Amino acid sequence: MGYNFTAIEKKWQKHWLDNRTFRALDPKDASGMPKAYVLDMFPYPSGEGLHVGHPEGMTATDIFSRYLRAKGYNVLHPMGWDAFGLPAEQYAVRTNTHPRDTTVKNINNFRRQIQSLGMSYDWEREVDTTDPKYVRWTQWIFLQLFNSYFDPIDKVAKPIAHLINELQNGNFVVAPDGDVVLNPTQEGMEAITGEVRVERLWHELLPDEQQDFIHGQRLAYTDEAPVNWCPQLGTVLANEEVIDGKSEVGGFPVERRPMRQWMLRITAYADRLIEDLNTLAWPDSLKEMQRNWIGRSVGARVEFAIAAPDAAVQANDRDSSDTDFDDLSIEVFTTRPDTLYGATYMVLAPEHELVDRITSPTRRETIEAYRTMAAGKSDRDRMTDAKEKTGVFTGTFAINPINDEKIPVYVADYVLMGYGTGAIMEVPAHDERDFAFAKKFGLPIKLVVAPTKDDGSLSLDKPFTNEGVAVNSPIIDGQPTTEAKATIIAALERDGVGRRTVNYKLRDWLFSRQRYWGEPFPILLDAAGRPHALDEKDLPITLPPMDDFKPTGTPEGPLSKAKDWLRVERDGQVFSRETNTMPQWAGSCWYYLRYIDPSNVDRFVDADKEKYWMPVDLYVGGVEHAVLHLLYARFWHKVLFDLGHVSTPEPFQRLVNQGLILGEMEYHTVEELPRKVTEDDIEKKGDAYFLKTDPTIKVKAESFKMSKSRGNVVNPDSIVVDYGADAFRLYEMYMGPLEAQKPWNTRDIIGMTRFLNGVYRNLVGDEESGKVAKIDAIAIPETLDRQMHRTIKKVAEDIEGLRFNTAIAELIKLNNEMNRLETIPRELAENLTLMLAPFAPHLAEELWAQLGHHKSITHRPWPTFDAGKLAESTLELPVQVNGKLRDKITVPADADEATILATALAAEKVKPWIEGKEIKKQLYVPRKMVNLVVG
RNA sequence: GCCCCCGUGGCGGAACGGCAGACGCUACGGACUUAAAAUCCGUUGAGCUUUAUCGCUCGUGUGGGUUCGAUUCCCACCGGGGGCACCA
Repeated sequence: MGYNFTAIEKKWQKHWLDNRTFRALDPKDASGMPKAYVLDMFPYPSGEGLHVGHPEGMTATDIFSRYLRAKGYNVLHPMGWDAFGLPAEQYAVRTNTHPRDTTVKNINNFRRQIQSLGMSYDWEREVDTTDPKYVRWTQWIFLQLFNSYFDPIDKVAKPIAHLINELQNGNFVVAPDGDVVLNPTQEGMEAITGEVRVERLWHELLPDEQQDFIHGQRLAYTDEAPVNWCPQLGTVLANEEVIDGKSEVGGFPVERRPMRQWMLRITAYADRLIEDLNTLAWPDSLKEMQRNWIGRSVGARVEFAIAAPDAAVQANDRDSSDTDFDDLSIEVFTTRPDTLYGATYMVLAPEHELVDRITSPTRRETIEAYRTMAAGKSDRDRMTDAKEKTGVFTGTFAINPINDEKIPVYVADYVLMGYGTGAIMEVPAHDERDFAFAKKFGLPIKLVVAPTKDDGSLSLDKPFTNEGVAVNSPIIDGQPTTEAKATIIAALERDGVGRRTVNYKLRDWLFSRQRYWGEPFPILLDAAGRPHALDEKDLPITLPPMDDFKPTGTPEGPLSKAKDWLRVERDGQVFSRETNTMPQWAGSCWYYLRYIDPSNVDRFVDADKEKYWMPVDLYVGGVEHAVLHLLYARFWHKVLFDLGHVSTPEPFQRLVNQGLILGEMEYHTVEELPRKVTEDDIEKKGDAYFLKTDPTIKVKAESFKMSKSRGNVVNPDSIVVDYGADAFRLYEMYMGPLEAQKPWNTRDIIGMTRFLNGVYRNLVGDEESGKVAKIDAIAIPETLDRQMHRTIKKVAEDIEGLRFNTAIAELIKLNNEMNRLETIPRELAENLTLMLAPFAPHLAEELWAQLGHHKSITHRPWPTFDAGKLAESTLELPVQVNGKLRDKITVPADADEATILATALAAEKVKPWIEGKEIKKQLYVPRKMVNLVVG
């Protein structure tokens, strides 16, 4: 057996806590030390406890933090709990315990587990999102959002008081998208493009209208809109939380339902959220996911007038007097205005407000039936039915503004109300969906774009969707797509029937939930249901104690049952509290700021401390938060930045996604009744596995995501007991690149145990045999000295690049060489210990003490390498003939090219390959290799 | 369907224009042991040749290309993973 890791690990974990070893220093105490903020995505403390996936990211940041401490940095490395959320509440409902109790219990278990792994967190900064002292500031930030609006010219959030003041001065216009523009200037007007209309003057509005208008400008506002309602969870969900029409949590069906809900105006930040990605050291794939989610597309809005109904139709239409078609038009969004001449019909979403008004009486029944059918379909069904296009004719025609052609208007459910204008022009010749629809309903197909290269051909058999050259389009004929777009938009703008627009897939963030276990809104509703912000000094608004916090299944949520809590009197007026709560994401949107100053009672974070620590230098977490937490947090941060509460435009400078750790590899036969087999039963032939006993039976190897139902979950506690925290940490880092998905294999841990035991044996001795290691202040043998300096260089580089697997390999190699020594040079022993410390901190502390030091290894400086000692005095160079390795030559490191080539030509094993042949070329790549080209 | 990433020994992986397979696991051999486990030392891509050494051939999913030289760069295909998905 090796050293007693259990005793050693316990001892040092206690030492670190007792001595506050990993305390991050406040800026005033840091005396000019460079800072580093190294952050993990804080976990949701579930009842299941830690999973082997958690320690992966945590070990990575821990190694990085410990390395930086050794490099003299003041390191902030905190941990906390994202403890609001559905699972705690569901568990509470099931077991009839209060979520507070289970949360406390789970947090304690998580903390114990994390501490047993020797993570160097500053536990004095622990943060819990459900703590009223924390909730207070989450609510405070919400008030910042509520009390702000977005200025479309400066593209920043500003206090709503400023807006109200300017509105009263009457100095504003309203842009087409509903944005309010204050003090409009020529420049400002151009920036928002298009026509600008002046609303009624402020003083002409009724007080209620004024209030509603201001409310509609806030960054946090309520809106009655179709939302994602999940009956099983009893709450609404954000778009980001709905996957394939099912809830991300639990996988329950989600339906669309109109409800009054709190929204956050994240769409105002769409452009900045895209642009600032360029300043971040994040994985490209993740940036791409955010860009796709925001879904910016540039195009045009075009207005199609409704054609007056034929006189004959009108005569039969008793209701036609209700409809004044002169004023009606359908506005569409298109990314291909250059295809306008090819628009042969239009389609409205079933929910489009114009459908009722323009449907001709003879078509009314059919349209109503279709709308009812579409409304009854869940999003899920609508997507499943995506392949088969359905739709109905409204009986009405519109006028194509570019050529005055009369084109029919349809209603179809594949047009989404939530994107663009909820109406589209259809160009079947140049769009897949339009083409499918036109084919089905026998609508005309008109070619207006011709291919320029060999990337397609003009035909009526399939749509040509690439860019090309405009044809059959009088004012743009012959123009390439890009130019044609510009020309058309200019023409539309001139005629006042269209304009250039940017459209986004991103929707405003639905921010309220009908649940108990979340932050209450700091909002009172008056008798008319209008929201009023509570004062900062009233915070926090805590959850009322309740025995029955089951979801009500209504938009009011469980808090509506707390009658006493609900009713508030202010200045003689009776208000009702907002009964919705905030989603789980609220707490995680700013926790990284609270770590900086966790016990501040005057501010959410002290300004000087914030300035010192931000931004986060390294953030490690799973990719599952790509369009959730990471987008939401960036948005909140930008609002706080605009309002002057934080100093950086982005929160997380460098971000790394650790790869998923899968369950152990499983093998099963490929036959009618597949059965599980073990690794020993199989052999590989070619590139497939077969059964040893029956080589005709194929075997498939797979590793799956760890799950309780599969029974392949690995519990970190048992690994720590069996192998120790150091071996566990080392194994997780050694499995492969941090970002890669990789299968767990308990069998492999033994390699790390052997390594650690070997180091202990070399530096301390073998406790079993009683053999004591000999450490002496002797010179390091030359080759080993060179290897040591190289290791110092390589390990540092690898840690900085988060390549922990190769760093560990170097340490193993160095130790393997030391196995051969009778006496270990002290310098070598100490350097190995220092380099091992970030990876296996418990053992390193123990070795450091055994080497005679009395202080923790934590802040001992990282060893330095001597560049002069890296290079060998002689070089071993491979010699290739025609690119094939034939021999190796040894030359002095400073030999010149001529000498080297001569040596290469004379090399014993090279001779037969060049004999009697003409040497056409001699290549020498300095310090790398020689290649001789013969004919 | 579109976008992104990845295919290297029995396994995890390394190298990412210049000696393919570092390092670890497994397996095999040896030492220790009465024995086994543990531990330590050695061998371990496939094949040919050889008593052995030496030596040679093949080899990074498949097929092409660029290059003196390709696992690495380019093109096409096959396979795996992830994201988006009626987004106009």
